[in-house]
Amino acid sequence: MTAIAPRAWQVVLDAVERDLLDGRLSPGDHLPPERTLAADLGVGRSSVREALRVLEVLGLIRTAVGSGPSAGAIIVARPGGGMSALMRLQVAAQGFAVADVVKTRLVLEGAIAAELASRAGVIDLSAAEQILTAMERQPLTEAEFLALDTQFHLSLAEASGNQVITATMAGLRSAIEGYARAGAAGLASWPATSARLMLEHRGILIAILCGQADAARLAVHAHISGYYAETHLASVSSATASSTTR
Amino acid sequence: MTAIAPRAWQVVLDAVERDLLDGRLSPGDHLPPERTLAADLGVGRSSVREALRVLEVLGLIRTAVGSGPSAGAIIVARPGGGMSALMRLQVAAQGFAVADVVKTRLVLEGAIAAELASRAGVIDLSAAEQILTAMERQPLTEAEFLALDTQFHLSLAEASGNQVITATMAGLRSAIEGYARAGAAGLASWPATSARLMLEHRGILIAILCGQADAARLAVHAHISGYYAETHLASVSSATASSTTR
DNA sequence: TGTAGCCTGTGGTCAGACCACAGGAGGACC
DNA sequence: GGTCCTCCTGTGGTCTGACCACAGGCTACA
Repeated sequence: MTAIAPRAWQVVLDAVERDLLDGRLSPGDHLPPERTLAADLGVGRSSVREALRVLEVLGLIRTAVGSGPSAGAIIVARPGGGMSALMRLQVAAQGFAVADVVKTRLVLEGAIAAELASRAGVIDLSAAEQILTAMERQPLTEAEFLALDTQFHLSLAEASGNQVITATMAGLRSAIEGYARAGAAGLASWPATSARLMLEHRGILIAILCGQADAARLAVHAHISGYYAETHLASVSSATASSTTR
Repeated sequence: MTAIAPRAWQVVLDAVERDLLDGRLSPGDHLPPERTLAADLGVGRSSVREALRVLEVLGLIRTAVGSGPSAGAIIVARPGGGMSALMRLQVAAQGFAVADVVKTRLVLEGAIAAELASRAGVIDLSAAEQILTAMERQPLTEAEFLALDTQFHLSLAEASGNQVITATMAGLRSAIEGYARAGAAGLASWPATSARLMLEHRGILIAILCGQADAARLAVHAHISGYYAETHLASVSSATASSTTR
């Protein structure tokens, strides 16, 4: 059935995927040179390059020119970039609604906070702690604050050790980064809002450290939905991930 | 900073993204022909094709040869395919652990079930209902069952109306589809397991229809983690999304 | 023995060519 | 005058060949 019209670049993609699944390729390995790959698979070099471009954007490989061990296409399996590109473009193309992106953030980040709280004591949260301290050290511009804010949220996901959620969160975040930035510019008082956000960050961290899973989830929920409500980007009235509140 | 080495295909990708954000391109619109795009942006046609390939895999466009209104590259914004490819390849390249994929399914599907329950009565669940009926009509092979099982879970996500979660779920699902299939083959008694799974499906649907958010979440949690535990694919002991059970 | 230059292999890019395909326009036939 | 057929055009799909920039290793020279 797939033999009717196997697109040439698909052949390459499938071959790489099969090599990965069969263990012939692992993270850190080099892919064969483009010209070799083309000859081996019986396709043109252009088609190989199209497939490699996809793999690169998806975060599976990184390419480098020159010679030596660091040159060529190398398997890296770094999902963050691909997830970000995918989500960003889907939001741009209206395949994803901003409100849905925010809702999904609520679900994922709420779950992360709850899980971290339930494992309080055995999780290292010093990275998140340091980011908060850095945020509170001096007044920050909107851009600087949002950058550190992103780092804080991501550090929580990373602490959980769940690569899938971490990458997905990073993608969601970057997809609506432009909207968050635009929203910050229209706030009545940025110093007031940023001060509140920092307090909420502390509250989230404390709830996690004290093992209060539900409190942590609610704090994250309020933190995220509050910001988007204040900036009029999305009114997230959904009961998603907060059905346990009553 | 980006002026140091703007990769030619990146130029194309950025141009398309900007056109989307600025409203010059919308779903249903045609992209300019490859040759025109290449001339306009001052890059070679190969580079344009690399960018278009990325957009195609990411689910943003679909391409068709020939002439007429249906030919050419058209904005479609269908995130499912891109999410599936990304997750599948990341799992293959060991960027995503299977256990993390399953955990993320628990979080997302649990949240979906809870939300649907909290909106019971105003949500149309006839699609899910019909799928369950179809599953119960006659004995099914593993492959047939798993296909309908996928449809059931997806129909719940679609009922929620959240495109982001729906696409993410679809991607997660397809990423571990191979493992689920392999697991089914190793079960002691497939008829017994499938019967149990169908009962659990009914339980989930009933909990949702009755507006029992927590019960629905727990039922989904047990349903998914139970299957993967039984097939020894992943022991999901995480408290994620179930911290409210105490 | 050390160093400077070349050499080779790699990805990055472009230009051109050809093909398959689908739709439309025009003419030929009834 | 209407209908059918054929050719023409524009599109993506693919391949080939060429050239460039780059980085590392190798060799020849001092």
